[in-house]
Amino acid sequence: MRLLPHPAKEDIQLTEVLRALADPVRLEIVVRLATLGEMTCTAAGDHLGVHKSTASHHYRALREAGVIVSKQEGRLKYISLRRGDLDARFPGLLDSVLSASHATT
Amino acid sequence: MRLLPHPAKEDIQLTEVLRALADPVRLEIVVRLATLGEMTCTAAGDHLGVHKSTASHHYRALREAGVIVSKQEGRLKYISLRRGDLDARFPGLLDSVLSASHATT
DNA sequence: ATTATTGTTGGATAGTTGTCAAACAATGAG
DNA sequence: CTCATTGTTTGACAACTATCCAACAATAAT
Repeated sequence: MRLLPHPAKEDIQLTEVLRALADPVRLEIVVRLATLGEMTCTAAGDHLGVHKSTASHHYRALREAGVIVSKQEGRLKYISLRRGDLDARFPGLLDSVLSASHATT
Repeated sequence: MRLLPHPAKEDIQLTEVLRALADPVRLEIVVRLATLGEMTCTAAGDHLGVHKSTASHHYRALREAGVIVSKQEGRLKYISLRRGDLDARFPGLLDSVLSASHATT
C-alpha cells in the first residue's frame, strides 16, 4: 500500500484547488468521489467520455492540487477526496461546490 | 449609463465561475470588490502588478463568467460583484471562496 | 479645439492545457 | 512463465491563456 506524493494540508493553495475543480471532467470525478466514496481509477473514470490516459492526467491534476489522494493496493489504485483536509483549510468550499454542481436550472 | 453584456443569472455556469476565480489576479480583484464594493477599473486594478490592458482582460473574463457586472458612467466604468445572482445560483460558494482567500497558514 | 483621462482592442509571444494514441510498468491470474 | 488488467508516461497537437506594448475610442476638462 503506497501513497503517492501530494501536498501537505497546510500547503494546499486556494487558486490551485479552484483550478482543479474548474474543469467539467474533473468536477464530475470529484462529484463521484463525494457521492460514492473511495474508488478505483477505472471506476472513477468510467463513462466519462475521455481516454484513460486523459483521466489519469486529471487524477494527477487533482492530486497535485490537494483535492484527492491515491493509494496503491496491489494492482488497483484507489482515489478518494481529501474532505477533512479541504474542510479544515477552506471551510465550506467543497460543500458549496458540490451542492452547486447539482444546480441544474 | 450603459451596461455591458454579461450572462443572465440562470446562465451562469459553475465551472466558468470557478475558472474565473482560479487566477490570483482575478481573485484579488474579486476580494477587493467584496471588501470595498463598487469601484472603477482603475481603482480595482491599482497595485495589482499587471498592465492595465491585462487588468482589462481579467475584467472581461470575470464579466463573461458572470462574476462581475460593469456599468459605464461618463468616462468611468464601475465594476461590482454580482453577489445576489451568485448567492442565488450557487449558495455559499462566493462566501466560502472569500473566506478561504483570507486563510494565510 | 486641444489635451488629458479612462479603459478596450489587436498583435505578438511564451507558457499552459486537454486530448488521444502508443508504449510502458507493475501486478495478479491461469 | 505467460497473459490479462490497471494505470502512468511520453509524444504530438491544437486550443487556450496571461502578459505586455502600442494604438485606439470615448469622454471630460481646459
